[in-house]
Amino acid sequence: MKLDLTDHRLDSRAREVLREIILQHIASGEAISSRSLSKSGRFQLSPASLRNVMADLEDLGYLTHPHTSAGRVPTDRGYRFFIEYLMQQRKISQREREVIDDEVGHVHEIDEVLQLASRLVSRLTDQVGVVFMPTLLQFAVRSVDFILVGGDNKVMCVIVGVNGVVVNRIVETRLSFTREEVERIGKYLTVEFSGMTLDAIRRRLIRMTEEERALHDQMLQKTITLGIETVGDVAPVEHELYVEGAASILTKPEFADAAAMRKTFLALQEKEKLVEILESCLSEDGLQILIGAESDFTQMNNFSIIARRYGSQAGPLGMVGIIGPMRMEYARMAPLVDYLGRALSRKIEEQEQHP
Amino acid sequence: MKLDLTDHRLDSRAREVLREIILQHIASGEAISSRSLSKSGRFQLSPASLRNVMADLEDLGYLTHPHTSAGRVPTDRGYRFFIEYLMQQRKISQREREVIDDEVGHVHEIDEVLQLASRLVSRLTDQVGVVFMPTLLQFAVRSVDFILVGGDNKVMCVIVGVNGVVVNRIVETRLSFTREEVERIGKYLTVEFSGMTLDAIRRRLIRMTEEERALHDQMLQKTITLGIETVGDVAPVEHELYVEGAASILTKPEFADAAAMRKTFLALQEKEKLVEILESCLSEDGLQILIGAESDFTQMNNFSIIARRYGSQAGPLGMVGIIGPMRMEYARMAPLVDYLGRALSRKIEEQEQHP
DNA sequence: CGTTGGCACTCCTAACTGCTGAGTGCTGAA
DNA sequence: TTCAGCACTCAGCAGTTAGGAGTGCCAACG
Repeated sequence: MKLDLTDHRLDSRAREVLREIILQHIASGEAISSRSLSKSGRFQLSPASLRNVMADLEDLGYLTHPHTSAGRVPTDRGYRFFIEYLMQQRKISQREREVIDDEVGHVHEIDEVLQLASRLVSRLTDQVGVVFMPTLLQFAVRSVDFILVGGDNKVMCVIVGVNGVVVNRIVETRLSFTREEVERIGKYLTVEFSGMTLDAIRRRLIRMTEEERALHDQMLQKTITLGIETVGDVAPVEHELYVEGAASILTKPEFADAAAMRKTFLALQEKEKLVEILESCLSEDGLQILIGAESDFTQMNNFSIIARRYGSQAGPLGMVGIIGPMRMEYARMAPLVDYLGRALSRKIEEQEQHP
Repeated sequence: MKLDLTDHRLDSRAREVLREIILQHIASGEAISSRSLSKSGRFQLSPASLRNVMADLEDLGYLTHPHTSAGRVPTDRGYRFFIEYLMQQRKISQREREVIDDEVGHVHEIDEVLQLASRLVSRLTDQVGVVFMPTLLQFAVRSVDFILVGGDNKVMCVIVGVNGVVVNRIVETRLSFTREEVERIGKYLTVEFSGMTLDAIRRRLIRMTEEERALHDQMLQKTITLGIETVGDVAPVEHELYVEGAASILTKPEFADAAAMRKTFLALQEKEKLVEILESCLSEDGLQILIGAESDFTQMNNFSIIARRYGSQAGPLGMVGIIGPMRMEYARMAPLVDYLGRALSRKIEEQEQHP
């Protein structure tokens, strides 16, 4: 699947032409004609000569024709080559950096990461923002605290991970507790389970219920019950996905007609598929760009995804990124997403180091 | 603005015709012709006679014509009359009741109310769900707790209202605290400020900073600082609005063309305007139905809003409801929203009584 | 041999046409 | 009061045409 790095069949002029076509297409959304290319002034060539070059690029699979009398449009492969070898990443601007730092700075709880996309998308791009957080099964715990928040059985559980990430849940337990009890249980669990993953804690708690000792020690029983109902229940949370800003793509010319619009929205609603795509990217570090059909999701034919993993050395926490039409401004979006992923990771790592 | 209750100009036959037209239109989305009305069998009249009745209804402003050779379509006024006098509310079904009770039961924290709409909308209707929560300025506090969640200055603040509603925020404070300190401060604030509103607490804290005593008592100073940074900061939170399920309206025939679709999405994005509309409903109890232009929001011309206040005797907390095309199934949606609002309020009142 | 102007060809698009069917309004008779 | 009949209106569709944008290819030119 990997493209020949150099593709010796393309001389430097052909590359320049491909690059110019893609840039123009990204800017306008239209198919690019030999004449408009010639007029752009980038080449001292007549339309006829450019037609020859374009025909070659088409033969090699970098361009297509919507129909005979239309200009050329880049293919997936064309975009891929562009991104890999022709694109000059624009530096992220001061303002963009500030906006990202600002928003990332406001994220305190893990659930809040999910809303990050929405705000950033509206402040920086007009694409669709996506944040994905896999299950917390591998989430290593630093501390557990409980607070009674109503009655004697409504308990808020606040779990802080070794990476400084905070999760909280409120549950109504079967048993009754006093303020002092839940406090004590929190301290006990923190000491006992510090460093373990939620998954391990869960299994350990369940094993403890089977031990004889638990049957007799009432306090221990209460501890285990509360632990299972709260800490043990956080882990099996679904993969969480947040998609935001979908309305923005309405303004793009490629979604001018109702059918395309509808198709797009339905595709974005299929969160399972998106989760699958993002999950498959989770194993690799660095910025990931998926173009059109590369993502293997037929309904996303005309879309590209730019995403990046975030997390710490302790392990990845999820993916952030954007989805947009294939002809998006990669040169601007790629550094943005890259910086966002790094900023999030940096923040998490800082928290890890200064507990 | 209020309609003549009886409108003596409408005899019982005209009413029946209006009712049938609206029901048919709601079901099909099409303009209703005299012939199809006659064929429906509800009336023993020829199309020609029905045309006379329909012409009368049009003169009185209950129906219109998209164009000469089209059938009749209800006007805002027609819908209003229908809802007020002609509609037979369908009883809410067992299943619907269960779904609502189930979802409401899962709401523990106030921020979670906002997501309620999204889940209910997808489980019960294909409309757009809306939840609105005004500022918490009038939120009366029962207890305040703090937990250190990283470093010595990252504090989670958990506030429980007298209505049992839970709010939590994480902030990084300027000062450093120990576990014991934040615990003590929580207990102190709970005792000191119990029953007061966030707004009052905030003002009181600020006043305290000006008192001489605070300058000398270091612990008091820490308490005030933490209080202002957390409790005092929750109140001025923006009005929060949650709109969900927008994609569902794509399937409705009235949004078949791209222009209508785009217009709709843009309207739904204008949250300030929606907030304004919902806020104006907040003063009245009971189910509220706004039809088309009644909401005074030109871009919502073709939409209706069904919403209801939720809260307790202590005061309203916000609005829940749905937005849909004018021709939505009022008979089914109205009781749904009504029950949802009541269920939410009931839950809040229960919590109020059993602290 | 690469470059270029010219020309035929393709195919999209928009505008115009006429036709059809749905639906109304009106009138006059039962 | 009801209703059949008829003239009229109008949206929507199909078919036609003209225009324009682009390409592909060829032959000539430097």
